Amino acid sequence: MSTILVVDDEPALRDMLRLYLEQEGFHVIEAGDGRRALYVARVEKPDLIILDLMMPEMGGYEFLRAFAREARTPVIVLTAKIEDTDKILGLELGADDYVTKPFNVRELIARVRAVLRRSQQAPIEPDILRAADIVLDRTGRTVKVGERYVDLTPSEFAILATLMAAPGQVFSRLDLLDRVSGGDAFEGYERTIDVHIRNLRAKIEADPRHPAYIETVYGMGYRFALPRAPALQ
Amino acid sequence: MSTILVVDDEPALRDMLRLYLEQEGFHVIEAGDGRRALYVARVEKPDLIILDLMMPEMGGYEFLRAFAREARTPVIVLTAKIEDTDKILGLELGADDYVTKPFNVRELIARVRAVLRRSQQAPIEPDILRAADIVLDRTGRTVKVGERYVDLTPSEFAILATLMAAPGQVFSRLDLLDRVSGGDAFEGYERTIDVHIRNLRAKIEADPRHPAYIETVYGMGYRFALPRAPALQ
DNA sequence: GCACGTCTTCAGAGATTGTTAAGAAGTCCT
DNA sequence: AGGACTTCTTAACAATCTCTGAAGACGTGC
Repeated sequence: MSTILVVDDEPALRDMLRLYLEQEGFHVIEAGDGRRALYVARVEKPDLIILDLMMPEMGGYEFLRAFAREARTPVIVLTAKIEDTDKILGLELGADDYVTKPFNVRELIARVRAVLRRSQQAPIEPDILRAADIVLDRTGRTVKVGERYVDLTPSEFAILATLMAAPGQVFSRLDLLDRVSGGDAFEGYERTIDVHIRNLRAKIEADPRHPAYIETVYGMGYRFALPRAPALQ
Repeated sequence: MSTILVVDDEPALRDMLRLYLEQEGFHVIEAGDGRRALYVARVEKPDLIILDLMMPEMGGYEFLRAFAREARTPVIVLTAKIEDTDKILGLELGADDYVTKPFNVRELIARVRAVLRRSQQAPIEPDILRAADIVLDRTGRTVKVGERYVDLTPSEFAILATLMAAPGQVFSRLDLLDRVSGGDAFEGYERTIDVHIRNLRAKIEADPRHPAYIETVYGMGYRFALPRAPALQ
């Protein structure tokens, strides 16, 4: 169950929000000004903050400035007008969403859910292959070798992804050619694969002369090297 | 087909609304007071409620307070006075829209459609997207790059919002075309996206020749750049 | 050493993306 | 409705990137 901190100087509005939010299953805590909000937020660590920008005493701006930095708590800002300055400052100060008064409670609750959903879920579900110290992300189309990113051409990417999907398994040039040409049965020269492998090695191997990742299997094809026990020399 | 519950103590007005609404293809059910409305609404689960606030017996306010929270049914309020429209709309009640008596039936029906459309739409998403030093506000339809605001056309805005919603993920031209044309299956020319990307880069990139935000992924599409370790050339 | 497979190199061919411009389509205002 | 204005689309061309194929060098297994 999520805890929501409502910061507003009008008790009536806080009560109203508490009513609706608790009905929706949230745990609600309140604060009447920015100073108190700072204290409550630090102690109770809410999952989300609904903050009125227009408050006497320590206002919403000051609170945002003081608090937004120290925690990653998402903030939904309530703003009285569509005044640009409000919005701008809200944006600059790190609000995650905003609602203008008078607002529709239904909409506010929908936004609360949306912001919580977003802040609680992992960014994206990446499609990632790992082998040795190479990380290949099909979704983002990136390849990371150790700590550095390398740019691959579409063919190189397709070959590496194929090999990494089954480390240790040998793929013939024809297999790889299929993947590269997108399954078109159309046959090119198998030698073309050699060139791609070469270029690929040049990009990912520390010493292309003695490949650590992409091994040649004489007469068979290529395979991604399996991790193996250190050889005794 | 949507079911609409009309709550009013005047039978004549209910009949009139039924006539018009059924003409428009809606299924209409009625209730003469708040108590009966509660019962009918719980049993029949209408898609929308048209509620007169001025009723004897259990009035509109009580009904709203009792019901609005238990279901997510959108409510359009009929009110005689123009007075506290703010309260009706937002703060104290959870109404989604209101119409003042005497009202134009055509206008009421238009609002019914609008509210239904809104409530049946996809869930609300947070409106503020941040990535790198760009802040995009869907509601305000503003885009801020660093400290300066830039004006984007609708297509450019849609493309940037799509890319920023999932930084690092590659979107094909077809993906982007979908977003731009509002999901119309109509396929335009994919190269149109190229032109939009070009114009977008001209507006947001410091050096459009070497884009820092919108990267081209050869053979795949475009993506919003993820902050990443410096690549070795 | 021989035969065969693999690696390297490189220059077109081919494909993809960037740029530009002009007409079409849509908006807004009077 | 007409006109001014913005935005979108289309097309042609330019720029860039990638792939392919060939040929010789090199390495491997017998």
